[in-house]
Amino acid sequence: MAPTPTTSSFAVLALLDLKPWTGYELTHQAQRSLRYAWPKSERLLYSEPKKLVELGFATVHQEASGKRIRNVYTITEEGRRALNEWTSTRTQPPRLEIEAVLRVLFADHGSREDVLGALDELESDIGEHHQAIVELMGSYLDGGHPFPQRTHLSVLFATFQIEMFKTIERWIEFARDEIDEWPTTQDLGMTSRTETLARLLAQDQSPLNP
Amino acid sequence: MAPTPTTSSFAVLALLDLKPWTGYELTHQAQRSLRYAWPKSERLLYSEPKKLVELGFATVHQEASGKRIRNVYTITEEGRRALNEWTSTRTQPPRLEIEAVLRVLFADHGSREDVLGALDELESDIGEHHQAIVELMGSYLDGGHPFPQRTHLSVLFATFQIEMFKTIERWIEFARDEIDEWPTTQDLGMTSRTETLARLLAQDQSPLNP
DNA sequence: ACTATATACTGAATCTTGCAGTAAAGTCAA
DNA sequence: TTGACTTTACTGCAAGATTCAGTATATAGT
Repeated sequence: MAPTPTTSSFAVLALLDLKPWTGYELTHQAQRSLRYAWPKSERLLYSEPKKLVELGFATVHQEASGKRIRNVYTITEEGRRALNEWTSTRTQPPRLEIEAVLRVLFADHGSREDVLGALDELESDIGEHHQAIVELMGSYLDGGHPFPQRTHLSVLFATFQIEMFKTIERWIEFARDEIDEWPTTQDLGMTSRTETLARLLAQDQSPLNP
Repeated sequence: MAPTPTTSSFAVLALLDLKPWTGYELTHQAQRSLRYAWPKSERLLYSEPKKLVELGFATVHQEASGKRIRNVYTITEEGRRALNEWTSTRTQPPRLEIEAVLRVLFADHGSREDVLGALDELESDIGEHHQAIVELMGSYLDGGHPFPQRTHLSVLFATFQIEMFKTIERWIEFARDEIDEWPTTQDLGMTSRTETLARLLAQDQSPLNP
């Protein structure tokens, strides 16, 4: 029987609607462009177009490039209809998985250097992606967008990513400053700085943007 | 043979270090307190303490409450050592999964109402958690923290969450204002507003905090 | 000619989630 | 005090997703 399409299926289907792609291109394009809103493994992304074919949302045909075979996927009319219907379904709740932040919550099991190290790792991961998206925006201005009619969407999407990256980077700085004041990671409890902080947060005020 | 501990194992182990818990308490406590840095399913969280026992990081004993049996887990010395070692290992890269933001990127497959609906759903999900954490900070000030010596960690952790929530909420507002200017979701391309936005982003400036 | 990197995938084991199911304990109201 | 509803306290199983290893061709640079 036919499998059920997941959010990942529709994400891949939406890319397929732009043009026909090979499995390889689709997989890598999905990783590049969806990484920060819908991160999925290479393996899964290779399986999705197959599922789309089973569902009747796409067709495959094989192209030879030398001795190699490449699977080229094309969206069907039924696929376009399904995509359109998807837009009015409910979304899944957001999910933020950030181990470095977890390490802060449990920082008392290790040294100050340990937590600071975790923050450094987070900073470098975020920094890479931050830089990449800033450069992408430059390329839209210079060379244009690969699908020009979609520029308004890509740029609004990028705005989200940049705001998130900036916020995470600002918090990392703030956390470092805070940790630098700690003599140790353990048993500090409600310090005066912590109390000030808690008071701000309880009034829903941002301690990072004074 | 012994299973390998995952990040989730250590997250549960860190909770176990605070006091002995039953499987039920542990599961629900983990969902409440780790939701926004390490969201895991109830099912997985029930399995983790069993794995900890297999690893020698915890012990179980059964307590009767009437006709019921509850599994009570306690951390071992070896578990404490393992926790301590964990703090100096590398963290996994961050992962942000937000379907509503994906819907913005592919908004051209549906109506303006569809995207705006997705944004409403995101706003209400975030709003709930935002409110909960603000109230939690109030409770730390009034009634204190359940593990008072850890207040400095919880509050720094909460700062992260509040900053993220505020950023997402500000972006939702911004996105709504932007979408309200669109006559349709499709084929707008590089509008003058989009160009202004792209120019700001390419210079790594925030369009939300003018 | 050789090496490294990119292309182009697949199978299998393991990890994780979602869902259904079971059943006792507690709570409140008629 | 009986009945209805919620909370406590889990487990089994199917399906979804990730990780890892493996296979093999194409291409670019030295």
